Amino acid sequence: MKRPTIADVARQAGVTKAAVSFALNGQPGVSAATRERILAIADEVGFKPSSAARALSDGKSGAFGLIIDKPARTLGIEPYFTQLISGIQDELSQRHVMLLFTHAEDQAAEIEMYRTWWAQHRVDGVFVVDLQVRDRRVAALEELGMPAVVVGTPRGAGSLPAVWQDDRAATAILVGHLAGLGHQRIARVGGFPRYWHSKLRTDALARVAEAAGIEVVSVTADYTAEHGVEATRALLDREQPPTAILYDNDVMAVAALSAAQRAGLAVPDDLSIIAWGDSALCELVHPSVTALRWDTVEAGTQAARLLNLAAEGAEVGSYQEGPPELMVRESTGRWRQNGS
Amino acid sequence: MKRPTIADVARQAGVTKAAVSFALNGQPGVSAATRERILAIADEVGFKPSSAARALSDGKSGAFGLIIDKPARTLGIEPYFTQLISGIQDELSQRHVMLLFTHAEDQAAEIEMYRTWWAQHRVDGVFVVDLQVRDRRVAALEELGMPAVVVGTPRGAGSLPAVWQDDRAATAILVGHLAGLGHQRIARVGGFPRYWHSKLRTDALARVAEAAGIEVVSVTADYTAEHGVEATRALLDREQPPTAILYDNDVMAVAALSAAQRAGLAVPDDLSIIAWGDSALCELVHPSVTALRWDTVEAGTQAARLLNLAAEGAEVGSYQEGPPELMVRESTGRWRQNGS
DNA sequence: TCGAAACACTATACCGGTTTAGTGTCAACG
DNA sequence: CGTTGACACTAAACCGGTATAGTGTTTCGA
Repeated sequence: MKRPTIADVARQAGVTKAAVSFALNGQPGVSAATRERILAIADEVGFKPSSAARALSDGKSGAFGLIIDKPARTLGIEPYFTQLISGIQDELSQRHVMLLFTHAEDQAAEIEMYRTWWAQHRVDGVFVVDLQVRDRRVAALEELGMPAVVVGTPRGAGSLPAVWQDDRAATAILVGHLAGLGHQRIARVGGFPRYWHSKLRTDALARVAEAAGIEVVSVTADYTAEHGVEATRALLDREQPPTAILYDNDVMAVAALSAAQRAGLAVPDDLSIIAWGDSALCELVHPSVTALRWDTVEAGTQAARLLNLAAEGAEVGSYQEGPPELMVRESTGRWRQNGS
Repeated sequence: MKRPTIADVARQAGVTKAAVSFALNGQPGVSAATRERILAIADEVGFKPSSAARALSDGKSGAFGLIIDKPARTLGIEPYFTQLISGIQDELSQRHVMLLFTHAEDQAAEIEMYRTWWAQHRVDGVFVVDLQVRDRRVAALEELGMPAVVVGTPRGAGSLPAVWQDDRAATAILVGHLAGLGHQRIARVGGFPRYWHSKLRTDALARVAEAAGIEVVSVTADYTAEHGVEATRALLDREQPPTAILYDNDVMAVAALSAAQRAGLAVPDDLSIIAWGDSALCELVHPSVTALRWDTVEAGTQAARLLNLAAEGAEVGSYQEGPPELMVRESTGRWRQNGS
């Protein structure tokens, strides 16, 4: 099946390509009657402008990119990215912009991909996730002059606009909940401190807990189930084990829950568990896991909105996400001082 | 930062655009010395051919598409698609082909997106998933003459090549496992029969169970946790409840496990649970869930390989996935006839 | 009634590649 | 010595849009 071009439409309408272009793009230069006739013909033959030709002509590709630098196979269970992508699509599909999605082995490969994309005019801009403390991507993007939006943290984004969360407020909600249940010694299993979001949350927890007079210890893990379990075991083996543990994602929280049960601990009677980031997973397990729910879909939508503006050359500021909601479930309970 | 074009390279090398094109694409027409000089200059200035110009010229976009017609926000926990995409990327990135990923509200919207993509030369082909018994996408794609590969079922794919599983063999593995544990009455919570993969699995189970002299009942659900729990309740309320239940995905299996525990049932002593499709989720919960593991990443890679061939105009056949592996865990056990 | 402006449209350059036809140089061969 | 052919390269057309300059007709005002 041959795909009709603008020349085909022009021939049928008895006008030139330019007239068709004017009619389709709402430009002045054609009469209302002619415009309607052209539109009808274009619709009838199913004409859609070639994205390649348009891109070549106006220099815009009509696509944005998103690269994740983890191997996607370990990423299956994390709902974060799927939700983020969903939100991005909600906004992009309205504007008929496409999303190029891929993953890279490491940051160097990711930057190389940015260079290629930009040189090839493949994308008009990119979403940057998982910003690290010593992140070379931001500088690379700034050097390229490539529109970009950072998702997840306000720090380290340089001149790039960001969509970010208020970790301090969120932490206050969590600590308030646990303090209200009588917990005095809590722990956190976070991501590696090389990630800005991990570092910021660690700092926030330290501050908030200190203000509340609560003892806190933070350890790090790599977001996988195995690491989560291992970190938990180490925490519980301490002389003064925590009575509640906060996990930086749902997978570690659920894995730790399972491990605690196997070890004969009752949740929440012996140990309270809480997850930063909600998902169906938290609801599914028994007992269900108390979690902080962020509107990740909305974050994606806002990121897409910002990137659209940035790609159009506008000066854009950052966007702060709305506060999270604490989904109180069965895994957090009152601390009863049976033991010590 | 200006992005160098082929004309810039040509000027620096003191040759024409054509010579540069020949040199870069390994075509004859330039001497070895000139070729080397051109390549060096191109490399030095960081020249990458504009994908738009190339697409316009040779009619190939250098991208494939994948549309999922479920809202992505309900899809976060399912590892299937992330793994599939991972496998696809493994193959595509080697060939410098991009993946356009999006979701559509329904099949009509999906078909409309295909039409648009094809008319716009956005993609050179698409991956089709979740084939339905009365699926209009296959006919639409055939009519468009758009290269496509169906993932998941050999039936209903029409003239399109497919990557598919041997449901019969897989079912035999499952039934063999359960029969070996003494189960005589098993149930299956499958997807809706309008999906080919659901229908085929239902048929396969009926046949295999009959041959093994085992009683079987299949009910349908929508793959969500809620439906899985509901279907389970209905099955257990029967006069002759099944002693083992097979779920069509991990989410339903895990949700049912949780629900059974809440209802005071012991797994696997009172009920065995098994999932079609493995994931970290199955390992994380307590007791861990026995599951059939498919190499979904490999399926994605093979699908990408087929689509590459199809897009180049080759006649391609289908590819049958390797057999699955049964991951025997804690949720299946010997049936003890305490009750009846 | 004439000139100017507004309008509707055409002709054409242009984006950055690929590809085909064409040109000039040189070596080989009868 | 003249023809042929291979070689290395140039010139230009082409892909399918958008944008700009230009042209012919109508309308309006003085």
